[in-house]
Amino acid sequence: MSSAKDEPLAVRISRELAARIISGRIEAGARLRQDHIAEEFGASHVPVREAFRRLETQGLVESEPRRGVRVAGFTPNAVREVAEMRAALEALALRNAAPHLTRAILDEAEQANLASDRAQDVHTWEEANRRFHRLILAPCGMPRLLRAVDDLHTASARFLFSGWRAEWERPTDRDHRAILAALRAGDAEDAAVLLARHVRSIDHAPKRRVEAR
Amino acid sequence: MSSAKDEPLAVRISRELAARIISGRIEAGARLRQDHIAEEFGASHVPVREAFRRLETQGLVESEPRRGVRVAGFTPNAVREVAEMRAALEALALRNAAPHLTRAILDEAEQANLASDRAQDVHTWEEANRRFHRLILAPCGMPRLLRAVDDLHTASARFLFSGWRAEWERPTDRDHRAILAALRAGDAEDAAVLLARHVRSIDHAPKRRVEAR
DNA sequence: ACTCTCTGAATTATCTATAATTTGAGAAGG
DNA sequence: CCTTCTCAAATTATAGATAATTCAGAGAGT
Repeated sequence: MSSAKDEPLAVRISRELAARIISGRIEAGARLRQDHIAEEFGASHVPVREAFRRLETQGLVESEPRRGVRVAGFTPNAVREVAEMRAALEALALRNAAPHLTRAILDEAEQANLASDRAQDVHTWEEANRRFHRLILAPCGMPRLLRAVDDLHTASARFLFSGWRAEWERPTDRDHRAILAALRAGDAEDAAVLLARHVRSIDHAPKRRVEAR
Repeated sequence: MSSAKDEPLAVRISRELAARIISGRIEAGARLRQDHIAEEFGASHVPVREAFRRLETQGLVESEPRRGVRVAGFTPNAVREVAEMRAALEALALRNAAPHLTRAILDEAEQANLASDRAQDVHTWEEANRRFHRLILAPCGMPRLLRAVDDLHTASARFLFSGWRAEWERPTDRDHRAILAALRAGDAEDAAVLLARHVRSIDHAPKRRVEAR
């Protein structure tokens, strides 16, 4: 009754596995063997198999024809790739969402922004951050685009969690405020450019950390 | 041995179904019943199920939890959505591919362009067109981005085939030539902007046809 | 007389259990 | 020391069982 709402079993399994991969509990390059996972979840391997396909589309695992699936590794290039794709697609979404943004939505986004300021750990910060982005992009009325952005967000979250684990400094949310200000002023184009730059900057952050070693 | 290379059965089934959906042999909104398809392919329903998941990620079918899958319908909005996403992502890919484009690649792209000029039917034209786009985008070195672009291309092809069926006028390839010229001149940014506009114009074409009624 | 609802059968998706094909590694022989 | 054959483990596919949903028809109420 708690988590067993009514979703297909494959969806629940993929969710759980995604959470583990994102949180780093399963490390990159590790092999996922369907028999073991099936046994652990008390299920058979067919739902596990479907969960694998789902994870594959999210870019969390890579599957080779007769050799099973392994957790996708993330090179610095892959991190940059996800950041660039997010920048391009989120800017597009915001341009289309801007005309439909009501004041109520913007207020709610500001609430999410405040919540991310209050966040004490990475996980709750990421949740609030994601809520902010979803709120201002959802009214674009482009479901396929929103799905793609969502998948990229989960990939981003994985990089985020792996980057800052123990020592974690709260990222700048000045960008979010500037975006909100532009949207309130009706400058959709400015907001889109700001958003794109903001998303790309997520890529730069881990780089700085690497340089600081 | 002929078509049974060594791919998983699910891949072959998904390919065949995708071809049917794209070519319009299965119309939008039609229900895909796994038992029937399994029987037709002489297989069981589990590979069919995996094929469905694959098609779902390509945006060709939509799946509801306990109610099966149906071929995704395409409203004018969906067409525009795919065009905009393609424009954004292909421009991004081209910006990153431009530094790695050799003269040999550009020559090959020009060959593809000439092939599309010689095309007599929509299908071969689409194939050449796709080859052109792939050639100039592939060197970007961003595999995830290329996968996304590829999925969007298949969606585009579906719209294309449904739009012009009988009467078909060869679209303008002047855009392609302009893009090649900009790339040869080293103007990556110009080329990216041209490409984005070109991709978006694919959306406008069917609209014109509707207006002409 | 018509419509709305409830019940039951048929159809369909989902899952479990089982068999077959393939890959990879280790040992034995040249 | 390298090659090859054999055995074990894991993925892929098949068949069967289970649960849920939809459609149709009958009965009651307006």
